[in-house]
Amino acid sequence: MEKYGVEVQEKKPKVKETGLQELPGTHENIVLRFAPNPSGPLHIGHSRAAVPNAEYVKRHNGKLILRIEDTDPKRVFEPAYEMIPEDLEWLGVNPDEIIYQSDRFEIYYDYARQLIEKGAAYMCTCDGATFKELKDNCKACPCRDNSVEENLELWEKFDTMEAGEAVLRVKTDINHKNPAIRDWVAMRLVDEEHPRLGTKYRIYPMMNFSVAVDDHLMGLTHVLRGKDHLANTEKQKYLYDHMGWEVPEYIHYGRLKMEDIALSTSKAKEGIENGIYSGWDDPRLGTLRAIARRGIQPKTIYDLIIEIGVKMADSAISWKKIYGQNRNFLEPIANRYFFCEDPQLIEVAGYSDGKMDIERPLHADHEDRGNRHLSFDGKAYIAKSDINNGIFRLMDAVNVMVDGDDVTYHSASFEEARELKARIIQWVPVEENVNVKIVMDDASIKTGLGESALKELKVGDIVQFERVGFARLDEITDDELIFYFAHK
RNA sequence: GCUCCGGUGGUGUAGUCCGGCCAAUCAUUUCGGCCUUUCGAGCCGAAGACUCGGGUUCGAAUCCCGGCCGGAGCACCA
Repeated sequence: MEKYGVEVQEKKPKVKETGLQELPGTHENIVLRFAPNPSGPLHIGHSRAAVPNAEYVKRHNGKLILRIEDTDPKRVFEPAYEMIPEDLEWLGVNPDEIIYQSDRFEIYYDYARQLIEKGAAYMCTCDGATFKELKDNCKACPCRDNSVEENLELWEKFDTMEAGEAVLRVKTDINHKNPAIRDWVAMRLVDEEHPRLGTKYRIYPMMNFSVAVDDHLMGLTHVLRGKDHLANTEKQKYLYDHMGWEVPEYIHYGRLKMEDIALSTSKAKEGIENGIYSGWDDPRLGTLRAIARRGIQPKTIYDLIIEIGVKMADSAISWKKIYGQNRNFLEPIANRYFFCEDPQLIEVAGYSDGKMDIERPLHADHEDRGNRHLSFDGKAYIAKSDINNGIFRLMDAVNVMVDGDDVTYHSASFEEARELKARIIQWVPVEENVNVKIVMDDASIKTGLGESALKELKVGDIVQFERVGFARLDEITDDELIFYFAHK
C-alpha cells in the first residue's frame, strides 16, 4: 500500500494477554489493595479479589497493600493473621505492605470528629427500629438537626454510653431512592474483647467508614471489589464528598460460585470444631491450603482467576476446569508409579522364567530422570478391581489368563498382548513394596500397596499413580506413605 | 417488596464501548482415533453457544424497547 501513498490505518489494537480488562484511569503509580476480614484462612473465593489486584500491580509496577480489616472483634479469628499472608504467598501474591485497621482507631476518630465539625455527621441516639422506620419513609430522625456543638458534646461522651445507646451517622441524602444509602452508620460501640486490642477501645468504626478513610489516606488509585459492595461504594462516595477527597476508580466484579463447595468460613470453622473436618486443610474444604495440600498448583488458580477477569457477570468455577488446567502443569513434573488398591496376591501358574528384573522410566518423556526397578518371579499383587476373567498383561512383565481364582501363564511378549488386545494392568512386587494410603477429595481413603521406589520421595512430591491419578505425598510415617489425591 | 446489576457451547472466556473482517476465539469438557506398553496419562481430530420477542439499519452477539431467567444489596457484619 505504501507505494500508493496510502496510509494503512490499523484497526484498534486487539492485544490482550489475558481476560483481564485494562484498568480504567491512571496507570502511573497505581496503588491497589487486598482487604480481607481475618475470620479464617483464605478461601478460593478470596483469590478472586487478591489475584487481579496483584496482577494489575505487577503489570503497572504499582503498589499492593494487604489491609487486614479487623474492625469487628466478633469476626476476628486470631490465627488468620498468620494464615492470610501464608496463603497469599502460596498464591503468588506479594503485598508491598501490611496494614492492620486495628492499629488505626485514633485516625478514624480524628476523621469522625472532622466530619462532625463540618456538620456532615451526627450522633444519633434513636434506637435502630425507630430510625429504620423514619428512614424507610424518607424522614430524618430528630438527631439529624443537632447542632455541631451538641454533636461534639455527645461524641466526647460516646465512650461512656451503653453499647447500642448511640451511633455516629454520616449524612447522605435522606430522600435517596435506595433506603440503604440513607444516613449510614460510621461508628458504633462494641463491648467485646479484640484479639489485638483487648478492651482498649469501645468505639469501633464501621467498615464503610474505615474503608473510605483508609482508601483515601493510602492513596488508592483503584478499588476492586465484588458487586455486593455496589451500594457501599455509593455510601462511601458521600464521605469523599464531605471531605472533598478525590474518588478512586471503582471496579466491581461478579460473584464467584464454586461447584459443590458452598462452604462459608464460618461453616468450615464449625465443622472443624465438631470434628467433621480434619482441619482448615481438609480436602473437602475450598480453602487455599486444602487445595494446595492436594497438589493443585497455585498457578492453576491464579491463571484461572485472571481468565475469569473482573467483569460484572457472575461466574461458576468447575472442578473439571481446575483439574484440567492443573493436569497440564502436573503432567510434566509428576513421575509415574504403580499403586494397587486393595491388593490381591496372585500366583501365576506355569510361570518358569525365574526372576525378571524390570526397569521402567520414572517419566516416559524425561528419560534423564532415570528408572525404577521392579522384579517379577511369578507372584505379584494386583488391585482387586483389576481381577476379572480374561487375558491381562502385567505391565512390562508377562501376559496372564485369569479364570476365577486361577491365574495361569499365557505368554511373555508385549506384541502378543497387543494382538490379543489384552488390558495392561499395574502390579506390585511381593518382596519389595510399601504401604500406601491415598486420601481422596471426599476424605475417603484408598488403601493399598505401592512399588518400593516410592520410598525415595519427599513430602510435597507429586506423582501419578498409573491409571489412578495424580497425588501429592503428604506424610511419611514409619510404615506407610500418605498421599492426598489431586485428580485423574 | 424496594434498589441495583447481569445473561455467548456443559463450564470459563474472546468479541459488545466505536454494528459489517463473527457461518463467533481460546481453554476445559464430551466423543472418536492414535500411541513397542497408563482401555484413567499423552498426542491428533471432531462435537457443542450469541436468553426470547419486537424495533432501528442495506446489515445486529454488538444499538433501542419490552418479556423471561439469574444474581446482589436493603445491619450498630465485612
